[in-house]
Amino acid sequence: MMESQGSRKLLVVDDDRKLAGLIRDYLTPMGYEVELRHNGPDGLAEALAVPYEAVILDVMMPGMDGFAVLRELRKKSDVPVLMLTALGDEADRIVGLEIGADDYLPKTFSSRELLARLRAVTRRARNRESAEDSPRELSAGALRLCEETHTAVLGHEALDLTTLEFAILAALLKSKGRVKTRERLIEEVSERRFDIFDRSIDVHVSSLRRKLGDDAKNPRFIRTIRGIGYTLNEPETSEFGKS
Amino acid sequence: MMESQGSRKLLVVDDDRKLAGLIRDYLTPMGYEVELRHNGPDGLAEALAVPYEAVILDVMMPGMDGFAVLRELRKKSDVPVLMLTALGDEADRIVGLEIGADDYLPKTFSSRELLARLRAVTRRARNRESAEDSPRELSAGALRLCEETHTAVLGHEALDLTTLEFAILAALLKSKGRVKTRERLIEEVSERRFDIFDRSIDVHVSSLRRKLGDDAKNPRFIRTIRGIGYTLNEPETSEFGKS
DNA sequence: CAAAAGTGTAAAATTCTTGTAAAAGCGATG
DNA sequence: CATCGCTTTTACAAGAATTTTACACTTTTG
Repeated sequence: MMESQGSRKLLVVDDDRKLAGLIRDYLTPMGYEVELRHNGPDGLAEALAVPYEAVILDVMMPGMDGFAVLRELRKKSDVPVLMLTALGDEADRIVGLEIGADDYLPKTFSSRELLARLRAVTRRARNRESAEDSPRELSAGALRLCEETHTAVLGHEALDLTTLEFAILAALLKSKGRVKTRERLIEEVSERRFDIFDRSIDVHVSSLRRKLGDDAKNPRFIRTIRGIGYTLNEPETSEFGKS
Repeated sequence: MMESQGSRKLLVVDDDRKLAGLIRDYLTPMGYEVELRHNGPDGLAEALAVPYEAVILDVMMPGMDGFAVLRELRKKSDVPVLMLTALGDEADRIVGLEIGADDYLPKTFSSRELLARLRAVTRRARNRESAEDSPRELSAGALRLCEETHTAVLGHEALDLTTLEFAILAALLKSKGRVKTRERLIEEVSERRFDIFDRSIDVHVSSLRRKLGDDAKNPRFIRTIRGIGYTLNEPETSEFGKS
């Protein structure tokens, strides 16, 4: 619910067009872009050609079955793979996990289960990738944020920030010095809501500044770039180029 | 090469006396003390009677086969077990791993392979032990959990927690300070149950808080991170940055 | 310099989230 | 198959966070 990704592209490989369509119908409104393939070779080619966030792969397919696809796929790619298996077919599941599937999904899945497993799989994949460089410490001067603990500290005082305030501050800290447009901030911060006025960002920045003891006119932290957006500089450095 | 153990005792259970003898002949000069048994019941009894470093167990045996032995053995013992299977019999191998074998060994093994797998298996077992029963004390302030005994104590009172309440509390304690999303908690707490609403976590947390004498508004233990999930801090520390 | 456009912020309006009681569901057990 | 304890769902009030609105103020522009 809190995750913010750009692509969100999924590939479903299943010869059962009805089921594949069903999956797409459910996931599209959830913000996924779902591509379908209806046989092993096509699915494999597509999975190798395009960087998908995850692949949902049916085990039982005529010709090249899911295991064969997975085996080939794994020679080249680490994309998360969810296997579709008949309910309760434990053997399938085990073989699948053995050759590198990330999870399995019974064919009688509920929409909620599908979504949850998908999220779990992609989250694990992300952690796998950025296992080490994630505990990155976000800081600027006396201000320090930790995403893991969701803590913000200014000097020795803990700051009591709302979810969005925290997210905005984190986004600014992550690209310290560079300017973020309001649009960009909205995108990064609140997943999928292009339906809100840019101005609401201003309001959040405003209260953020209040909590930071910051002054819009003469900012220690968040500086307004008129006509563009906001930026955050390392405090000492930013005193430099004053008007 | 680096290993230094006192015992180094192995048990080989195989009705094929020639093969069993071969194994012993190879492993004895490598510093192992190898005991042989030639049928299921004898092997099982021996494995339960003496603390071996590992057991090599043939699948195909008249009477009580290897799987049956393993199943019984696993009720009492965590000794590392290497199954001897016909070459390429993936099904056997999977079933074996399912019921708790640590690895399998094709009957056409090379001496080097035998030794390598044996070492791998015993090393894993050692790690497993030190990782698991490293008596990791789960505690925060006056609250203490012990997973082994499934006990929760607050101050001098024992707490009567349900399975899930206990699991949630343990999960929070295990990553003290870090935020856990509801999704994450569901995953950690009820393995492979992706089909429940986030909100049921809230309900468990609610009753957990009641039992802990905790207050959602001003928590001593479980703190809500709005929009994200829950977290548990060391009590003293958490009193710090209150608004 | 006046108009236009951009920004800061308080306060109102709206939407979301959470806590919790109570109902419903689900397994185990006798 | 009735019962019991646990888990999940439901429902809703209370409260918090977010968005919108409104307006003062500032900067840019012609």
